[in-house]
Amino acid sequence: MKIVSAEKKTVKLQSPTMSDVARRAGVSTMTVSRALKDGASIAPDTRRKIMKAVDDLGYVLDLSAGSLSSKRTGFVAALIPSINNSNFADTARGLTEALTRSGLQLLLGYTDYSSEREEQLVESMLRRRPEGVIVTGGVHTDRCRRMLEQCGVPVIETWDLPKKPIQHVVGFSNAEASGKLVRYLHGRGYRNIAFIGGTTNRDTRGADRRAGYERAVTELGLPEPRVISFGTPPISMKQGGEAIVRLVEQWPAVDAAICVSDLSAFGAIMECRRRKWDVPKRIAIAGFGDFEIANCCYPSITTVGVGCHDIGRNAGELLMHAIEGQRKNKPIASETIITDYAVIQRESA
Amino acid sequence: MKIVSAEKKTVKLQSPTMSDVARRAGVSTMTVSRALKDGASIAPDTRRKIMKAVDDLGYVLDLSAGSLSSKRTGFVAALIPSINNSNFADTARGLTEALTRSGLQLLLGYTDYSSEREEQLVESMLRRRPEGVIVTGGVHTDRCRRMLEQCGVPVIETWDLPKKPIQHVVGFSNAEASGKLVRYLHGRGYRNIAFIGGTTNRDTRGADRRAGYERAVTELGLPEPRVISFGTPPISMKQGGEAIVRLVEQWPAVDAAICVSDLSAFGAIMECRRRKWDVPKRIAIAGFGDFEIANCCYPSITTVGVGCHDIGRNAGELLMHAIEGQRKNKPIASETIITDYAVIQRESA
DNA sequence: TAAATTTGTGTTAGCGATAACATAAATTCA
DNA sequence: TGAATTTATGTTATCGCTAACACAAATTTA
Repeated sequence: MKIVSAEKKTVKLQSPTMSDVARRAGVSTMTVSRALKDGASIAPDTRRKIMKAVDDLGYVLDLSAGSLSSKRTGFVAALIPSINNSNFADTARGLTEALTRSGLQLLLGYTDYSSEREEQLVESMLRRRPEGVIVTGGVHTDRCRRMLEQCGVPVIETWDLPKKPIQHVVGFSNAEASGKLVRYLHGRGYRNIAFIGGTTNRDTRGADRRAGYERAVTELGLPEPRVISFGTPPISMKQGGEAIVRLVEQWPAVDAAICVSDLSAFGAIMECRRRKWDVPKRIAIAGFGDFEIANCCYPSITTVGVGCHDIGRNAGELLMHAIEGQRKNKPIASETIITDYAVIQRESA
Repeated sequence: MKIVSAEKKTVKLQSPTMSDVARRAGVSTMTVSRALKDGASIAPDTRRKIMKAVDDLGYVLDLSAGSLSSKRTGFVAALIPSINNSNFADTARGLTEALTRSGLQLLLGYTDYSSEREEQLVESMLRRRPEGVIVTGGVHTDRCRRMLEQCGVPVIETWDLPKKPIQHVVGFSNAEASGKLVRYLHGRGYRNIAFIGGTTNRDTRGADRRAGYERAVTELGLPEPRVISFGTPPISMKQGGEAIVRLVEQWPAVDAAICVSDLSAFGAIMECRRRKWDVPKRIAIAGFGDFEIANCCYPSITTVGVGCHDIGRNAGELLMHAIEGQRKNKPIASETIITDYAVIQRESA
């Protein structure tokens, strides 16, 4: 690492305010304010003068001042477990698309799959007065839940179907989706199905998937559930590889494994190929989430597609609708949107 | 997709303000303000009373009002090309870690590799008055550059070494790193080296890598550069697979390929395995970035590790330092931190 | 023990914008 | 052509908080 320093530069001390612009353009601040947002009636000439002054001074509108007065901050807070996860990234993208259309900005935070960090983030987000909040999952600390209930703006829980929703929900049952995958594998003739996931319930959606797996295995009368738990979520690719080895050593009869996500499934598959264990002949491997990698990997990964982007888009649209209701002072009823998922058959199972 | 609506709930109309808390606790708002931030002198008893009132009312501090008065918004804007990219996600994580320590929040935006979107984002970020700005790369629209120069807060460009930096820089030369990879392959005996990248210069770092590749190939006196351009950046895994096929068909003599990132390298490798082309015997494949996948894939991917996390951490620390200087009204000199990179030898090349 | 300092709290005056109302000029209508 | 309406702008009063100053009471110092 090398560090190079340059000579000092002079630095502007104070950025110009709307008054500066107003003075320079020879109008009142109110006229400047109007000129800077569209839809207000301004004489073309005046607007031109103002724009010139704005340009000359390098003025940039100060939203924090504006929103104090207008009571509109123009942003929405969204919390996702991890940014480095294409499933949640897709959801965030869907959200952004929906919200941008109505001029709202998305303020993204990531919780690292930790409820405590979620609580902290919710608080620091609420301090900036978002016009809506979107969280991932339906499990929160008590204080976090209370804050969300009392915050006075629309709240959406996603990626899950909480038993007792805070308000709106856009998601699906991870347990059922996982059960569907078990039944799919059963239909393909696999009888000795294992599950690879995290050691804690920190990733509650992961835990739900495991629960769904266990229930389905029991319902189908298959051999008792075989669960390999590995590290704290999110389980990495590498851990998927280590887990599959342990699984095969511990229960050689296992003929199929469901991984808590495509990332661990990928790691598992790569490790199998390294060891010349044929996938799916020696052992079938399925993932969850339909990440980009699932379709590109060889063998491609059988998985559950959950419409991440749609979750985001639906949540975004619902939220916009709710925010509008809020603004007109007639809040909409709590809605639960159950999104579709489907097992995607590929080469690995 | 299924939609379920619940009965309406009553909604709070107006959230409590600091005055409400003050009244309830029998103190002035100033005392409440002090109680809610640490470091101020408050009688333990008073603080307890206030905290009780805060709790009773469900009060949450309003930062946008506070920062208007204190001139400190407590956040920093960071722009990255894509959130769904573990390289940039790592940088963001490094940033977050460094900034959190000094109580700053990170406001993340993603540009989708578009300068126009970067310009928009910079403007909407600056409207919220961040205390610092971090952008990816050194190429911006004119207006964007002007805004960054005039914004009056520290600015850091990352992931690149711009010829004419705006202010601070934390990065490395993508061209040189790419050249190093060419020389590594040359050292391993490969003589017919190709490059797989995007069709446009939209991803300027990708374009720099190609330029570095071309220069190195020429300098080494190797056969003329073979470049397969494929789609608009970011090149997906799938496109990497399609590109390698075109490459081998077009120039069968090629014995090694450098991909603009590990993601396309991965796609290429998977496609090779699908077609039973041995990697690296039939063709060696190298990536760029040292993504998680590079180490987990089979064969594992030879790549250039660029210390994404360090870029973030260094940028975060430099920014904090610069912000402190700014606050004390003695701005620090412009710094350029050149971060290390290294070719990581693995199985694929 | 008087002076100097620290601690805890209150008062006042903005921060930079916009909502709401007011008003003069320009336009449309009857 | 006078009344009704629209358009373009200005004035005033906040929005919710904190900086800066003030000051009495408690504590430390000399």
